[in-house]
Amino acid sequence: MAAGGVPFQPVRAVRAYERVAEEIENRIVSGVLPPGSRLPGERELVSQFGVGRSTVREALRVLESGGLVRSRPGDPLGVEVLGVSSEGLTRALGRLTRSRVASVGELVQFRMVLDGESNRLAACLRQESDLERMAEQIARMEELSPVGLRAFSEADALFHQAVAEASGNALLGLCARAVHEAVVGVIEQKIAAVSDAGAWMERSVAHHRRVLEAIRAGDGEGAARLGREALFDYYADLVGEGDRQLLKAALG
Amino acid sequence: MAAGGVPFQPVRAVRAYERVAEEIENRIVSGVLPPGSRLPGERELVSQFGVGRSTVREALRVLESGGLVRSRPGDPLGVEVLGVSSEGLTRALGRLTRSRVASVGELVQFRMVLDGESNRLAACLRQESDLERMAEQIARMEELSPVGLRAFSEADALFHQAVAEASGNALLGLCARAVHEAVVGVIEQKIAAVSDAGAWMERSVAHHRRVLEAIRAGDGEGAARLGREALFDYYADLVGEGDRQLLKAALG
DNA sequence: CCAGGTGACTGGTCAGACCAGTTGATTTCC
DNA sequence: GGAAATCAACTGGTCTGACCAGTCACCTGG
Repeated sequence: MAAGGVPFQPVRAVRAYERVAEEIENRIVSGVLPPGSRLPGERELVSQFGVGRSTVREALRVLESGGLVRSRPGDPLGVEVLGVSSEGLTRALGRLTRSRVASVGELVQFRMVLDGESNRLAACLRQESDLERMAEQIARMEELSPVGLRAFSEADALFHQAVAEASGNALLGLCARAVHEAVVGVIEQKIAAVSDAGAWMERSVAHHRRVLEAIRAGDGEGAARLGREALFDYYADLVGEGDRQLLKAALG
Repeated sequence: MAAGGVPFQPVRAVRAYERVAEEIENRIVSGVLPPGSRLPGERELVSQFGVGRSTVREALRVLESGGLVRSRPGDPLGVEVLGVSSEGLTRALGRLTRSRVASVGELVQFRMVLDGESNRLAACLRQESDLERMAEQIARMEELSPVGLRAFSEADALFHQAVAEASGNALLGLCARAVHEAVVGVIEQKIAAVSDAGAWMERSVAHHRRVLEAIRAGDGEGAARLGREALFDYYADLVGEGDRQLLKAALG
């Protein structure tokens, strides 16, 4: 050990735009700048931070790519704060998949794990209000069932969000959503080939009802299994043979 | 439905720097630009893409913030390609936690799920070579045990990587690593307070040995439980009371 | 009272300049 | 001849100032 105690850590050169981005990011994640609020205009930021406009712009690009802000040309109110979302996760997961570091099968398997455990935890920790929200979304799905796929998917997502909230772990839901979006981004074209949307929606409603019952009954293992099975049924035909084996292993 | 079939989707304005970033990102994730290779200098990119230098720089900032490239001033070889890594995931998870969208407890619970399922899958799909690599890392950990915390942690990480590879799902391991790094980033100061590093390392070695045995025996449930328990034991004292309840629920 | 024009903003882009750091070849000194 | 100092040609990082195309508030003429 060097004299004087712990050795010095290497210092990283910090560039001006990083400081600016960090400063703004801190205010966003700490809630000082809530979603919906506006940043000062670029030229105003320039004078506040005492840097050049390109520096400010590079910082804003970084924040924008992380999904924290959105800028629209001509908006006199300035850059809009979006707050923290699953956007960054989605982007990162999508990259991982597109680069074949992770296959579509792994993505789906990952979501099987996520949804399964989410259901399991929800079955342990559910509150009456959670169950109500889930039932509500199932009712909406049934209403929309024969047609209206887009609204149906939305209700589906809200159901899963309710489960995630009941589980007490927002991360599980957020991640599952990000994975879902990444999967959609990768096999978009194949999804369009789903033959009978009406029949699928009907089965989906039945499945969600079973999940709700398991959660209501406090049957964690059953709810987890149902969640995994539903994903397996849906995706088994959309992935390759090798990936299908992965999915089978994840069924448990 | 509008005449002519499906209705038009809203178009999103695509900015020049986005096109540039996308173009480069595609070459990286598709492997045309492998990790370690170099991008042309900024001024060269300017002439190749036919845009201004600030546009190129904004694109590079986006890629850099995603962990795909790294630039060093004065490097005559140009911007270095890093390839796809868990870096982006780490950053996104860290943001989620710092913004209190997700608590530290959720993060740890999330990792309990991840590690547990990773172990379970590894127990199902393990190969002899995987087991060897795991044993190797345990031996290294034992060697380093009383002192050398840094190298110990590295061997630890390599063990988990071996498990992740055995599980057949790189995403689980990548995500667990990202969560781990995010946790470290959030409760760094508390970790330094761990009283007796030597004793901890000893217990850690014993734990890893048990996990390896469970995986070798094909005992998925046991391996999953061990993984979750180890994290619980380590973090239970480092999180608040509310979070501790979460972690208990995740023990299963 | 309302339609349409207009001007003062916004962010997006570009060109050009300078600085500081890195590197490798060149020169200088022993 | 070989090692050390020097220098020139890069690199990326930053700043300035300019222009464009949107957007919106306001004002004016019907």
